[in-house]
Amino acid sequence: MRDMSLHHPETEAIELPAVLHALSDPQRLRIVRELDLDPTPRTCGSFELDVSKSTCTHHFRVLREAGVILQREVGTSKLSSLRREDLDARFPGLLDAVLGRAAVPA
Amino acid sequence: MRDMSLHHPETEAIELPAVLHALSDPQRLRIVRELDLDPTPRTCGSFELDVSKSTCTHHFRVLREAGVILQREVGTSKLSSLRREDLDARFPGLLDAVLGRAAVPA
DNA sequence: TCGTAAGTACGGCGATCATCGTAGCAAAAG
DNA sequence: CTTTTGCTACGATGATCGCCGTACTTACGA
Repeated sequence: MRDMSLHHPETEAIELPAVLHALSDPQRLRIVRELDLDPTPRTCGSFELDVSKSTCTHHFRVLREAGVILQREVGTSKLSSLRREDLDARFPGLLDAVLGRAAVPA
Repeated sequence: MRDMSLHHPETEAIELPAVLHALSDPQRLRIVRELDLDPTPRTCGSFELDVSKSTCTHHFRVLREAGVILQREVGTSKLSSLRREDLDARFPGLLDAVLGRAAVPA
């Protein structure tokens, strides 16, 4: 194993193209939607994805490195959660819009 | 020339992953931002992009086929404009969030 | 009419991507 | 200690992507 560290970008370093790219994949969009519905930090394996385990790892890394999710190690598992506040601070309204819960103005 | 028709997806057929993917490229994001700042329909060539003409064509097609922009032929040119209303109807708040003008709630 | 301007089709190139299987580690369970 | 569990590293593969140059078409203007 070469690199076990979990790199997360600083809030100010979250890049819009990276976030949009991370969210442009159906599997990853699904992950984000599930994380949104159930805000409890969950292990990667608890998601019903139509991909293999190694592909799953890949998608979570893309989301993490884009700044969309936060992963923290707990024993042999990783708990993932949305970086909602960071995303809202950096790109207000973006996450809500993607999740289909935008604030519709009067 | 095999296919000259300008295909635009119906509003209801605009897919979120396609839109996010279209917007995840810096060049295309730039195009959308310029179209936002100056809503006057403009020709593809009037954008200052760091790419060749054929690459430019490519980016505009991606944006069009994703449902982000509308292109209509005028003589030998194409005039492009944002499909703002369609995007707002389909994914409320998304375009504004991407453009950094989200409605920040009180 | 002839040239120029705007844009496309096509083919190619290198890079990235999504996916997988295999092998392996570390923590927990037995 | 051994097995299981959760996840990762690595390597491979086929697909897509961004980019380019060339050749071409079509409309407009001199």
